[in-house]
Amino acid sequence: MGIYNFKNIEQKWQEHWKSNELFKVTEDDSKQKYYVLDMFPYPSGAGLHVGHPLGYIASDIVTRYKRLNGFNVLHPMGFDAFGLPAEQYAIQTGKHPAITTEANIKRYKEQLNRIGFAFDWSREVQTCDPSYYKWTQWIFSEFFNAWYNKKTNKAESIDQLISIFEIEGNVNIEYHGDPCESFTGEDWENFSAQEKENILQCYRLAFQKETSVNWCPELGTVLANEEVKDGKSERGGYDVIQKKMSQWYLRITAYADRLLDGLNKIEWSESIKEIQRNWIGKSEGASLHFKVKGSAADIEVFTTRPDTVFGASFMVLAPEHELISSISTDSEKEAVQAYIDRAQSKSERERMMNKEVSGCFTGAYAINPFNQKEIPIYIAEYVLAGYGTGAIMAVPAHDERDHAFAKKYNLNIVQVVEGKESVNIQEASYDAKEGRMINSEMINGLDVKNAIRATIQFAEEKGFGTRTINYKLRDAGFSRQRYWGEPFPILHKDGIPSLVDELPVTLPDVQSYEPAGTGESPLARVEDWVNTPEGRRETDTMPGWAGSSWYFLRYMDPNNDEAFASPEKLKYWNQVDLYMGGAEHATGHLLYSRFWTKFLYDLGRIDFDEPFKKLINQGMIQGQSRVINFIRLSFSGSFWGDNPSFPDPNEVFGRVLLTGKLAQFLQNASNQDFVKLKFEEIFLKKYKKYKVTNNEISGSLHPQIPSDLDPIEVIRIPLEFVDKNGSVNFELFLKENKYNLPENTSIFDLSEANEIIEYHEESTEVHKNYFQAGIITEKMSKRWGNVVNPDDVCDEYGADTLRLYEMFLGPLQDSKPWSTQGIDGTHRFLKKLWNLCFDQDGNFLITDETPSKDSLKSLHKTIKKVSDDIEQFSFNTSVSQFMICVNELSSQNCKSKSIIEPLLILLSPFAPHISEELWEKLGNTESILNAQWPEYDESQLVESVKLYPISINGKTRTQIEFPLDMDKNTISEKVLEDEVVQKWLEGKAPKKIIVVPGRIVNLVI
RNA sequence: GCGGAGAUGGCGGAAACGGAAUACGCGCCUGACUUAGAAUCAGGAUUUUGAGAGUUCGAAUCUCUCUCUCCGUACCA
Repeated sequence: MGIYNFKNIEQKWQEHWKSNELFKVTEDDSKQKYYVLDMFPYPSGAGLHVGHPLGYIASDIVTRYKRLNGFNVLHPMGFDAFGLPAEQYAIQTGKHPAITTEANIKRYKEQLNRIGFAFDWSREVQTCDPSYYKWTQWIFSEFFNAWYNKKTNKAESIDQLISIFEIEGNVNIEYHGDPCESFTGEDWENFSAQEKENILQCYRLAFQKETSVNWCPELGTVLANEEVKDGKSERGGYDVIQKKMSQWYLRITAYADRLLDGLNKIEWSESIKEIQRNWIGKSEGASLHFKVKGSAADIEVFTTRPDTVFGASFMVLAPEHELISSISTDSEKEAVQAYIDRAQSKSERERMMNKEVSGCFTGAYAINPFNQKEIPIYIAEYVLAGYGTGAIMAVPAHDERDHAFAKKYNLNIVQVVEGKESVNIQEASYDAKEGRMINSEMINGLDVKNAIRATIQFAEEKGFGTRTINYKLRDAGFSRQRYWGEPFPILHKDGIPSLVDELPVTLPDVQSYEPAGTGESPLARVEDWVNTPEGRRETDTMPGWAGSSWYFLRYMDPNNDEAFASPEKLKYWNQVDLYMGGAEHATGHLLYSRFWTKFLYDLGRIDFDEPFKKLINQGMIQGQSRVINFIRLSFSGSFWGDNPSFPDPNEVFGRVLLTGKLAQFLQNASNQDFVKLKFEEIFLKKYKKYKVTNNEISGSLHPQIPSDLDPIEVIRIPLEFVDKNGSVNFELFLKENKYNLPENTSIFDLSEANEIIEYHEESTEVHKNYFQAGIITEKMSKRWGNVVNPDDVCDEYGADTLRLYEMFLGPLQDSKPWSTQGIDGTHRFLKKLWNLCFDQDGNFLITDETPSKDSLKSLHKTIKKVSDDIEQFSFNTSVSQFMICVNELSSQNCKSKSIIEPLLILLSPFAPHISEELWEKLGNTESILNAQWPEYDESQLVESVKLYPISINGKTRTQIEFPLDMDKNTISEKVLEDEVVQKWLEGKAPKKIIVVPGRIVNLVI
């Protein structure tokens, strides 16, 4: 037992924790609750890599810390188990996604348990389990049965809405939804069932809408945006076209303002909040109506700058705009149609990538309602149908895009805002948000802010415009034409969708996972499932984010069959106090969860309207790939003559050796010599170092390849050729020469770029090919062969080392590359701790001896630092503090139980296994999990004296010890008497003496 | 373009409040133990905080200007 046998220890305690159910929590009103949650993992076939546990380790530390501080901590784990990869795999192999998913989950759990996480597995949930998705379907049903009342500003029951319709129709209803003609109570009674449902679809929070989707005829399926690349399917590269299909939507736009406001009351990183704000994209402005000359048509535009309306010299409609065909003149019709056809054949992506200015005149003219001026109407791709009204008034003088368009089509550019400096408006637009109005009739002279106000007021009085708020946020598409997802609890009969009463609607088995070829999901082919006496089942399934939008609620009461969770448990566990996860879900999961939470709050099901009180985004752990960069370098330069031109050091790397004539000359040259000056100025200045020996001057150029010098080719070296210290076995790699490198290729490391370039001729020309070893940091992925498996780290060093090391790497929130190089240090620390407690023969050394004052100081310093650090999620500095403490205790030869015991409690959240083992050795029979966090005693740290640094003009020159309670004047006097100080003063009196008690003394002379 | 974060030794990174810059770890060098390696122990070196200015007795920290890097997002009117 002399050595630290982490394997036995870790296995022993993992079994102990499991068999004694030590991680199981129940609601307990006598204790304060704390809810720690990790983002829901999708169990991929690749298993975990070392980047995944980073957040889990951090949240586990907080869990154990809070528990030691007396909190009742909920720390569950489960799986977001519906998803595309399992389905793709099923299509290829015919294997049921449920089977692969189950196998992957098993693997994940094994990997997680090896790291010793304190998860309460009894609360595990899986989104693909019918007992779980029953409630996902139930929540969808609630959305279907709800509408958004703008008067009360919350979601309400659709039944109540119907009873209002029955009495007074919809005239007094203010709602958020699709536009709907007004009707009376009598009208409502006379509507057919179909008509009634059509109206209700405008109100429901879950509704169907015909929209265009990315349809791939070759694959016979609808594709998600991220599956489409440059207008082709990512898989197969087939053409993707836009096809109109009926899709389900959730009316998230009703919550836009509340989603925006709610950001102010949650502790999330500013960057994530900002991303959500931008995504919601609230902008205030005006909608203005322009009449079309010689037509009854009226075009509504949205603008945030109504003040610039007098500078509007043309109008642009999106190619999809519905009025185009009715206003285009006969002479332009053909060209307009051609332009529209061209625009529609492009994918959304192509349109975004193509920045070229293009457009087409419709032949029609709009009338500016402010001054009755006629302005031409164009159509152009740069105006998006989906934003605002799909039409803009173009103000080329003050909008860059409008300016570019005006230039291309030779349209008028009229300046209406004047800034401080004069600008040439014909050259470039002046997109200023401040300034004074000119050329603008009644608003001339006003500043922008007041001009906006005045313009809107004027428009409202005359009835051709209103103040309007616009959002970028769109309603959330909720349909997927897939098999492996939650079925909708919906039946269609006579074109009317209705809810299924009995939940869950379970996923049937299918013969084939291939899409049905009609654009519908594989479910459409299961005739006996689809066709029921009550109607035809909805065959779409829900998107991946459905199950993950509410899973944190299910953990509170995972086996409840009566409700998604009981009101009592929802009340007890409440919000998630700490949510740990990656930043990549900023606009997906994190926004949808907030939306669902607000909805359930409106229904009175929960009494909080934000799901995650505090959010910490752990950084990504990247992989390091060793590579060979194939580079071609050429440069030339001449060193002699009247006009020497040195090669730009930025273009060269390697080591430069100057020999012969030039070196000799440079050494002998006087300092004023032109060549020498030039040489030093251009060349050597940019070297890190250079030295002159004998007849040589050598210097290292850039230790790195200049960033603008792209390698012609990058070859990745598999990890098997890289040892623990990161050195690459190039010989072996080259021997296996799978990459057809030229014979006799030599490869050099970045650190020793040893290609020597000699300059000794009058001029030098170099054209060389290099094979240079390098490291690139990139995402860990199977594809790059740079994945590090935590199992391997556990095998070699143990879980406690892995946990400590991941925390020690750097601040939690930062991204950092994984490197095996530092891991020995943390492992060594655990061994040092072990050796503090055991001698070489395995005798336990800890006794009841009274601790020294120094040891008490080391302990209490650690209590303070670690407690503070955990509160601030600064785990890397806690690990440092543990190292410092153990180093100090070792040199103090501390064997005192009263020091080691509390230290183990502090360490147990970080390295739980070794802490439990030593804790038991100290004679404790109950798990360290149930111990109490030690209290920091400030009196142990109080010093009576302080070694003051004495600085003169800001630079430390000596140190003198003074009692801490000594007053400023006495310190000043004593300092002046000091020998070293006297020497610096040279007999003069200092101008000023600054004494900061307990810190520093500074003399100004 | 817009938004966010950041720049400290050879490397990862420490430094509430402005008060001894580089704690802790890795790597490197020297020495001890050892047949040798591994392990362990003792000792050592490097840099002046991206650049420039300002405030201050004193700036990594505060203010301004600039440069660069990473991340997110983008024809949003």
